[in-house]
Amino acid sequence: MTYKNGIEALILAAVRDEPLHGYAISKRIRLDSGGVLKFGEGQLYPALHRLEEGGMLTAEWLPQEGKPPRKLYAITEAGNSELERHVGQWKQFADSVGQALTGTKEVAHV
Amino acid sequence: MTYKNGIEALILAAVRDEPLHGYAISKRIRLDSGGVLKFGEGQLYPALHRLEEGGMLTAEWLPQEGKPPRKLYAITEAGNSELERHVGQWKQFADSVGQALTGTKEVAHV
DNA sequence: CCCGATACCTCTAAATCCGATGTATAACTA
DNA sequence: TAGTTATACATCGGATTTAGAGGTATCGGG
Repeated sequence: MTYKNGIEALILAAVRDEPLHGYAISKRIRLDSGGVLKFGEGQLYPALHRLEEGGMLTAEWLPQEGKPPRKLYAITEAGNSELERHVGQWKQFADSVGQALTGTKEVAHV
Repeated sequence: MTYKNGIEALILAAVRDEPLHGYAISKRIRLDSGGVLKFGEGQLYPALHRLEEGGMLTAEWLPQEGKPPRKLYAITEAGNSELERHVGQWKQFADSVGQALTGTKEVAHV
């Protein structure tokens, strides 16, 4: 009953407005959620590669003088649709859990 | 980043108002969530045993003529506290995910 | 007479998670 | 100056979780 593909959805949401590199994505998610949501690099990078392979993200290397190069990820058309789909699924899931936990019917309001 | 112990929380919520047996609990959750939330017996029964062992539930066998006996589970004081704790954690988690996914600040309203 | 529902339970292959490890540079600190 | 933290990429593997299959038993409907 766990919500699947949560990482993918969160990554897509993180790069929705602007391209980011992996390290920045993880920080963004951690900060945006007030520290509640966080996952290690062992989950982040494989997920990033899956999304790139699946055509949801495009990647571009940005070399930097002296510093390690960055891999900038940008969302694609397909990625945007996928994100929308994920958001819809999440809403349904969250409503169902909330309802089952509280017994109250929640109003969708996003 | 997945929400842990979701099964435990849902089970406790299912028996909050009245004692139920395992099979009824799984049906209750499935129905209450409109079919969104469901988990197999391979998850249900071990979870039930963990909750009983942990003192969150008490179990009582109800023999039935001809039919297989039922094991009625009732929530304990500790189970009620645990459920409240789970609900609080869930709210925080759901808010964080919703926020990260939509970029919008959600209002807690349960 | 077999299948689906009721009702309990265990087992295990597959998937997932998450911390550890590895490489490299810069900056701050003790 | 040696150690730690932050940046930045990535893989590996032990531990945990999941989800389906299997096992036992009764009853009712097609």
